[in-house]
Amino acid sequence: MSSVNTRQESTVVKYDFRSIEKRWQERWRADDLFRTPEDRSRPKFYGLDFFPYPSGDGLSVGHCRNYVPSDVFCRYRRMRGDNVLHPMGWDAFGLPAENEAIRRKSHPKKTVPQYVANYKRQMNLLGLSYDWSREINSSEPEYYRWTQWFFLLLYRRGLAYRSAAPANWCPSCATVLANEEVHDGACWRCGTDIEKKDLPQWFFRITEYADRLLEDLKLVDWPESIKLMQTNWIGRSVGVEFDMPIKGHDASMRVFTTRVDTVFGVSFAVLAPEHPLVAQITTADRRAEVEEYVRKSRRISEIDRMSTERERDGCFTGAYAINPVNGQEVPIYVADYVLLSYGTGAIMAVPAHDTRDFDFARRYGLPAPVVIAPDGWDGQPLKEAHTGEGTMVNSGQFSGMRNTEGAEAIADWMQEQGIGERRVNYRLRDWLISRQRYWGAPIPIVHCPVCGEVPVPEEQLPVLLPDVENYEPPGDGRSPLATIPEFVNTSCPACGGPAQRETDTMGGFACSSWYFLRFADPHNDRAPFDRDKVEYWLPVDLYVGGAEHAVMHLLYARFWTKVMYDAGLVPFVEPFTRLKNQGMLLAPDPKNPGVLVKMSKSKFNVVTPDEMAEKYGADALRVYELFVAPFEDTVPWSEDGINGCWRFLNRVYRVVAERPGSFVPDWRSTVRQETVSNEAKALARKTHQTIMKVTRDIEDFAFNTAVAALMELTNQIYDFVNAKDGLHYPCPVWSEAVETLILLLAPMAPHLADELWQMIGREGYTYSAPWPEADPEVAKADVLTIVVQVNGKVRDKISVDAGTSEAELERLALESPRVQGALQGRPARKVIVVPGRLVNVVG
RNA sequence: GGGCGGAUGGCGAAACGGCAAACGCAGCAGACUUAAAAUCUGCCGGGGCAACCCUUGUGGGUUCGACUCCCACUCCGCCCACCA
Repeated sequence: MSSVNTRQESTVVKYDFRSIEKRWQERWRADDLFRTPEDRSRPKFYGLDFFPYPSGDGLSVGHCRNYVPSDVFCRYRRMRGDNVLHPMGWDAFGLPAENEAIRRKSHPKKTVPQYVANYKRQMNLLGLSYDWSREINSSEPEYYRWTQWFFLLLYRRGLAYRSAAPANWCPSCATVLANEEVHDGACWRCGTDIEKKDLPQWFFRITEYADRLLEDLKLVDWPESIKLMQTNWIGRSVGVEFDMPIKGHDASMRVFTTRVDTVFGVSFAVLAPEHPLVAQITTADRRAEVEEYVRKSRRISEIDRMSTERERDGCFTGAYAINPVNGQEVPIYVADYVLLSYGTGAIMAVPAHDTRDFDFARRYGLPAPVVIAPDGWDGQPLKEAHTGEGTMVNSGQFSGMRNTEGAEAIADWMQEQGIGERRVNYRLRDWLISRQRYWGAPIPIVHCPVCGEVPVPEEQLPVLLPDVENYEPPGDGRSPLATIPEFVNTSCPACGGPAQRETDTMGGFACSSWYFLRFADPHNDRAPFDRDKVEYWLPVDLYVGGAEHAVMHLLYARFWTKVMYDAGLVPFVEPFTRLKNQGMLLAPDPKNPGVLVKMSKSKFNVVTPDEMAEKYGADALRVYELFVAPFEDTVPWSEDGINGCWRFLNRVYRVVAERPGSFVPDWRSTVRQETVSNEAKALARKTHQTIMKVTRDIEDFAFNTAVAALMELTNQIYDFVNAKDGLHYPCPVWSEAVETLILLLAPMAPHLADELWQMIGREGYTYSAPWPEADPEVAKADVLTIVVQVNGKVRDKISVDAGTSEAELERLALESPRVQGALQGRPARKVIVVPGRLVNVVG
């Protein structure tokens, strides 16, 4: 009977998410609900998303995979009583924004504000709880003034310098790039192959911090894979550096090796093609060939040069080097498998014990004397390089030692003899920061013919980016700013004479290396931030974004933070305490049917949050983003899935909305007395178990199982309602379950939660309501199902009261007819009892 | 070439070393509908009439007990890659 009524009501009670979501978003905004509290009596929580570069394509549902979970976490912490800082801003300076404006034949000054407005609209549509009063934009003078200020800080501390070196040049973007921005020999933005170009460039001396950047990874709670990528990128290696005198010259070539144990096996030496010694030592008869080789290796693209498929080639210089440990003369080659930028740009080559040297030696018929005998070596020449351990042979007084000890002994001996010294090398290079592009913060330096390089005084900041119509790069290695005389010509801050401004701008990664600090004090016009505010809010407690920034932004930001620490500006050495990387969202590739690729505008497979919010609602989209898979997992998008989440929210809505007047506001005072019925007891138990489960899961970023737990609770509320409807309303246990469900759901589906919150007669917003507390006693089951196994196979299940003794459990298990049957008359040799869980009879 | 992940129903997935497949999607059957949608109920890894047997990429090991731990292999994904 009552079910018929319910069904009729259900056609009337409609989950009208469109009006619900619109209404609550308006109220939140009118009440300025998400403004960060200034009260310092409560613990703070700083939850931050990687700030995005606003693209004209807008957000896709793929982008929501980090914004939604971090929003859930922040809302949850707010309900736990923390002061939450959850800001958003725009990484608006830099190549991506500029390239996009060029492509659309517009100007970044016009496009950026449009795109920002669209992103903001979409974020609000999703109900993200950002405090917009702290919004920042890295392309505005109020912001980049301080980026320039930090440049000067680095400059004053000797950490910013100008130097001419072969740099990574992207011919398409017409600018140089940092090493971190070159992926597989190509530009990370446009994919064009990188060329080497000699230009005077500005660098940040990040190498000076290599050891600390490596060491302090111990202090942060980050995914191991990201820490490892940074470790590899920094690439610390310990070895020995020594000079090899060059026969017939006053000069010597300095080499670095991590395998000093093989030093007696050197049969040739190699210089990088760009090495300055090449021109000096090449003999007359070899000159033409060597010059041709050097030219050729300079022409070859980075991508080809790095390929390991390519056969290693080189060219003999005609000169010989002397191995200082045994006086042996070895030929010196030029080869592009040796890089000028690493170590000393020159190596000793030991073909028997290095695969690259082995290949090279074979090609040019060079000897490969064995000095580390593999275990069980037959004395014959090796068929491939032996790079593992072994016993040292043909190594003077070190012969007979294990190579691992020999390495130490030789290093000691070389130091004593003054031949060489221990040395640590890093693969990390200094960070190339200048860009020959318009859309960035101008580097605040003036070049004066009298005083030289002069920093712009702080009080003259910002050095404003000139407002011009044509900003496209000239492509000749100069910045577009160099073509604007009004910008270039200035007076020297030191002597007042005529001088010229630096015309390069800073790469976008300078802006993003400190923005997280600015959110603590976003409108300060006297300093980048107030130290007191930064001390309260920082470091960032939770940082959420993609793994693609592992060795770019995340490394640079750590470096700047350490510089600030050294300068006494901040009291911490690591900016981001806990880091989480979301998984990608895949979608079908329209060009390859059946193939899934990353969802992106360039693949023409984007689904927007706008269309999903229109069709299913922002709450359903939020819940689906959480439910679809574990947070870190890459997963395909499916519209069927979001429909399921919509149905779930619909059920939540109806179970409350269809029972007006059933809610007992004061359920707390009576709820524990009603637990006489088994259904009521079961529902109360489930309610408290769900509080525990959802709380733990959110803390662990296991949002998918948190949603599943809420679905289970909802299902059980329906079971309860179906068993009891028409009997006992108003009902305290139902009220407890419903209020708890609303609150646990609030961080995930905040609009619906607030609607239901109001419907049950509660005041205010779920955002500021306290998080439910679990009563472990209520959550505890009083009857347990114990699994009974025989030899590890499930044979029976028995129901017992919680607290049944182990002896009793053993007795009950042995009594079971099915256990007896499985034993087939054999005696139980051993019985394992896991209290509250299982009994395993071994027989 | 090196490193790091991963592999469980038709699909996304769940499972402190202790009932494999929770939760959801898709599917099937039914109820309500003139009908459809929505909603509700039931079924939903494989085999077998059944009791029962089999099933977490492959092969081994540890354990009373292994999706889980260890070793080897296969496949997939991501990252790095001539770094001396």
